[in-house]
Amino acid sequence: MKYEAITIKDIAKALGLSTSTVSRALRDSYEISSETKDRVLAYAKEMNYRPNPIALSLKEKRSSSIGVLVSEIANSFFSQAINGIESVAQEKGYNVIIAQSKEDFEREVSALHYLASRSVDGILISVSAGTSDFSTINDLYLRGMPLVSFDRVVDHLNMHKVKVDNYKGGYDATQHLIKNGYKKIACIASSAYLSITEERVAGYKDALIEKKQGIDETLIDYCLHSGLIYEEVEAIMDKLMKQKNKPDAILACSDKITTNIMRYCQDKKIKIPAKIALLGFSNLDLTDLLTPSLSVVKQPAAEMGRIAAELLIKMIESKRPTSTFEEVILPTELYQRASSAKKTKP
Amino acid sequence: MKYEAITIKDIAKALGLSTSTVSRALRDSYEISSETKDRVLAYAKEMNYRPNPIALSLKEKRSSSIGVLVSEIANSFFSQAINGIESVAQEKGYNVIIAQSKEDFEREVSALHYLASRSVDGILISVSAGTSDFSTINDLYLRGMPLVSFDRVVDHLNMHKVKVDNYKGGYDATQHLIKNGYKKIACIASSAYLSITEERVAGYKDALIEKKQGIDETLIDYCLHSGLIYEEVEAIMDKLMKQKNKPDAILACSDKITTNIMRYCQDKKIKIPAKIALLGFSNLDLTDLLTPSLSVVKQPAAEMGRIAAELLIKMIESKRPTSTFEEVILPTELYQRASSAKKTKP
DNA sequence: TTAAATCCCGGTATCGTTTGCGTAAATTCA
DNA sequence: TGAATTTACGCAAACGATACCGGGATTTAA
Repeated sequence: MKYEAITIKDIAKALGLSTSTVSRALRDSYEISSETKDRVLAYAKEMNYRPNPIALSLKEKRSSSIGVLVSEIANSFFSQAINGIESVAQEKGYNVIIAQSKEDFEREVSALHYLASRSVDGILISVSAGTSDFSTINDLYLRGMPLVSFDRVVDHLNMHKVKVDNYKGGYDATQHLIKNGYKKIACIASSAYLSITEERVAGYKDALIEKKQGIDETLIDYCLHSGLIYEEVEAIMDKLMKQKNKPDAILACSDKITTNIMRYCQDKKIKIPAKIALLGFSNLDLTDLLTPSLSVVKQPAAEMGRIAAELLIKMIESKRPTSTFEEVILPTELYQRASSAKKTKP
Repeated sequence: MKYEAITIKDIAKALGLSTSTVSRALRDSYEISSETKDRVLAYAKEMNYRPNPIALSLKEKRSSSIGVLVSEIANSFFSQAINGIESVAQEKGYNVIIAQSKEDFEREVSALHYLASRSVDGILISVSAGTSDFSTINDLYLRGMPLVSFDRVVDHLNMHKVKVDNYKGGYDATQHLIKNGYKKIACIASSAYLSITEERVAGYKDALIEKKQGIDETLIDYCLHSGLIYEEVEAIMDKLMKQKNKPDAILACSDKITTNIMRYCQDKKIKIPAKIALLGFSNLDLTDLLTPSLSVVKQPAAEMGRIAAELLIKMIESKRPTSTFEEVILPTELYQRASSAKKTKP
């Protein structure tokens, strides 16, 4: 069964006019008499006429839709970001087409090809944790596809970037842990390929150096799947808790890593923060209800989505190729809660 | 700047052929010599030719995209459902276009018009909590738009429906609370307009009746916005905690209601389950990490999304109008945790 | 040798819309 | 009154791809 809409041709036939006249009447052209306009408009309204967007797309060579590539929709950060993207897109008359990479490089490449072949007018990208080769993205860029990367941006490519101040996020979080008396702070970050990882870890290191605490590389670890898989977090935690220089606090650099560490500690009956403190990047909105209430670095996800979508649409609608690229950096918010409370004397 | 793809015309010109020949060669028609086919295929591959989906859509009168209308993307249940929908759609070559109603009737109507005007081939609907008038949906149905409703289904309209056994979910949850010694079980449900509300409340009532516990209507309340707004939950809780027949347990019938009750109890320092037990419908995946760990009724969200998408695509691709409509009912899962632990003697 | 069959390919209409161009009819100006 | 202008509309091409129809060239059968 098919949903058949009324066309300009139907209106023309019904009113004994040509399609061009109807088209111009609908667009309120000066070439059409007001009498004819009224007839056309009235009939169009009665029949609930809507221009066929596909025919328009073919003619105008634009689809009025934007693609969004994220690693996982069912992730609080990304669903909040998509929320922001969708609101801007709707407002400006664009569709939002979603694709997920599941933190996998091959899926990311095929998703990008998919989006490009579906002729979206532009793409919002947050690269997967498994991506170290950016040639597909670069190809799209070279062929003129408007691109904006957000959150997990692509550092060495020319494009608009929307992200948070990851360095400061990592720095502030670490400083907070130091201030609360923790001496051996571990850092479990996402894939080392990601820009956010590098920046967050740099902030962590600088905070330690500034407070004259040495950096112990055995306290730093990376998750190739950004914590999406429990086992990778488990393995790292096992290693950390067994090693000589056992940490008394952990900075977790992604949503999934944070919650998987909590799950690990619950399983192993490791008390937070008595045995080990925890502070993580997370956008879940009930971290305050966890046991213990979780200290987090939160990102303005919806805001990032909105800004990224606005930049992309501006780029799409610009007459000339974009030459200067913006890098929007939003602040993170640090929520100090029980999981990183002042260290009690052992 | 625009992304310009190669067309069949470009290939024809480059190879000195007509567009029809190229088209047929690409589709491996028997009418084309294998020599010509090879030339065309080789050149197409070299130039990375992809058929323009918009031109195809115009010709075939189908867009290969499906619309999804949910109340809120940034909600664990819906993001999980979209996850399932997206995986099926991708596999079958369809786009997923997302729209949100934010539990608002007017936004739902405009989102439906939006999706229809963007010429999607079909729509997956989970109606908003504010919807009591289904005429827009019915209009779409009458005009032949393939529709499938999921989770919050539209009971009296003819369409495929995918949902969980809400009655049993409510019944089992209530029975569990009774078994654990609770005598005055309140029920805070979503908007009374929703099918899920009616069914869950019916299960709740029947469990009470079966155990010879009377039904006190002052213990049953509804949230017009499905708990999306904290204040509506707060008002109901204030009322419940002050009234004569004060509940010793609560059955919360939506994700947001559940977490907002937890937040309320934390704010007011009401101990769960000592002062009041809590059991809620929720799809968050860290309810086990909350304090206390939260007893929940969980829905197979991704599975529902997958099944709904499959039904919709089957409907779209069917030659003749669908006459018999399926109602798929999936089981809920009850997780018994600390928030509904056995009642301690007061 | 001629008619029929087969093989390959091109021309053209079509989907729905916009737009440049052409042109009758109506109007204005000299 | 005749010419110039304006008004108001239709024709046809274009966007990219497909498919029906038709036809020239070669091969096969009679």
